[in-house]
Amino acid sequence: MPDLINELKWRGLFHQATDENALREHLSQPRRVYAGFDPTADSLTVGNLVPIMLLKHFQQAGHTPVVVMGGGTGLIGDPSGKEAERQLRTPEEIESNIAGQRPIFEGILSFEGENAATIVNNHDWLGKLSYIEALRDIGKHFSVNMMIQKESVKNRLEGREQGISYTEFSYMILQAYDFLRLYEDEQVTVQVGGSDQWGNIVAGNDLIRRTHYVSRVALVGTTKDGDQVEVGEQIVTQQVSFGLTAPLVTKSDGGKFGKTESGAIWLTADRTSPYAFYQFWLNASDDDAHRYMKLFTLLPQDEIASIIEAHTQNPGAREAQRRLAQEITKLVHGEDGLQRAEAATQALFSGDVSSLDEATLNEVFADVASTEHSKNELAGEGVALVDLLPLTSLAKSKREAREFLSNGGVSVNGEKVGLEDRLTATQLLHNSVALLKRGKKTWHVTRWK
RNA sequence: GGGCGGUUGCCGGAGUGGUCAAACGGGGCAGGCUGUAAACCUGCUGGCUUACGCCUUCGGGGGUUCGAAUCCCUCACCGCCCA
Repeated sequence: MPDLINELKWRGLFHQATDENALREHLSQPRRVYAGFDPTADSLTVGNLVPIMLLKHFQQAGHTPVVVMGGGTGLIGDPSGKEAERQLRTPEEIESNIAGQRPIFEGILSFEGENAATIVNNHDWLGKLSYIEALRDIGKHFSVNMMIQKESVKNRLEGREQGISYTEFSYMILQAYDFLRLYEDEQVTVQVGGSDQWGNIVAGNDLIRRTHYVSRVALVGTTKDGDQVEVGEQIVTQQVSFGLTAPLVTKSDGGKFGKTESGAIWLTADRTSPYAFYQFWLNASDDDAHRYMKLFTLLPQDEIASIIEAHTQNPGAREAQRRLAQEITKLVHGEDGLQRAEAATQALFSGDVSSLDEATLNEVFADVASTEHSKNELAGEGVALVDLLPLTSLAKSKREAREFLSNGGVSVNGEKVGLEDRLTATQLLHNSVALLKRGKKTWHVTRWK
């Protein structure tokens, strides 16, 4: 078995671990490892890809991933990394969010074979936990002194801008209990997550240590006569659970990873189309592309090295971005999704949209903003583009439309148009569609009936 | 409850009676260069208008004035200080 920890380090997926050497030893045999996911939305974003990749690498190394959906903890709300108290979500919301996230894991992890992944919901045990029981069995192992030292809690206590409710303050205890339950019931011994989860992970680790494997070892001394006598005792705890975190993913320009002007990049097609997803990675800067290949693809080290080498030789070819986009899109959206994304990219950037057949055209532009119009308007001279543009998503006003047109920033069906141009019936593709583009990348479909 | 200060365009922030659609910066958009990049350069960034120009905006409402983002009254909200 190759050394997983070294692999993770090389990839930039290793931030810190509890007792690294012991963990390395521990992982020489197949183990069960978990990561938790918050059902705050009905999908996950590229930021969540990090813990998923961790699970994926563990699985490839022969370990068994366990995905924990926070059906219970989601009802409470993790204060980590949050400046303000969270809005509580209803059980129904949580339930449907879990349903929305599930397919993401099913697509990326393997659910077959010896070390098939499993998905569990922590509501299964947290929901049954009684308050008295929780306070006696779990709470007793936590010191408030320690809890208020925790980063996420401390900020909220010291800031005074925003307090923290007892509910969120208790969150750590619930996640710690998760680890204990999984440890006892599912033989899970390792928890992984992003670096923001370190506090919660360590809390779980502590809880397991305090409730397990405490043994007494005699300290033996030798008298001057050479006799061995017991001189004292030591309580020895044998740590058998571990935590490992990945660093926060950053962008080389200092911006926030995974966010674009148009919002977050999601992992499901209903929120971010495979095309937009593919484009997100394709537009990575050179440095980022190199790092992302290590972080988010499963390509082996030597292959990544040679891609980086080729890309450095000839950065204009953007080999790294292309492979990056291909690999991740395939991982998240499957072979199908990748093909759709590449077909759309080809059509949209060659500019030659007029040659597309109707089915492909509909496919490619399925996710693009569109408006419907009456074909009557196109009769005779047709409609002036200055008047049409404000009706679409491309221009907010006629004045703006005029500006774009006179700048040469607008094209119809791939042809540049100017201020005086009009749209007539003869220009429609397949007798029903005109594709407008503003700038380099912004498209709008007008459908005429 | 009292005192003081504030609320301006997407954001920050000037502007204290006409010369204000409102400086400057950021962001955004378009064009150029390029690698669907970065950096850089140019233009635009309330609406209508080919244009002259017109209309609507400076927390809400009311007033003073020939004329108000600017003065007065009032309401709302925010900040700081005192109780």
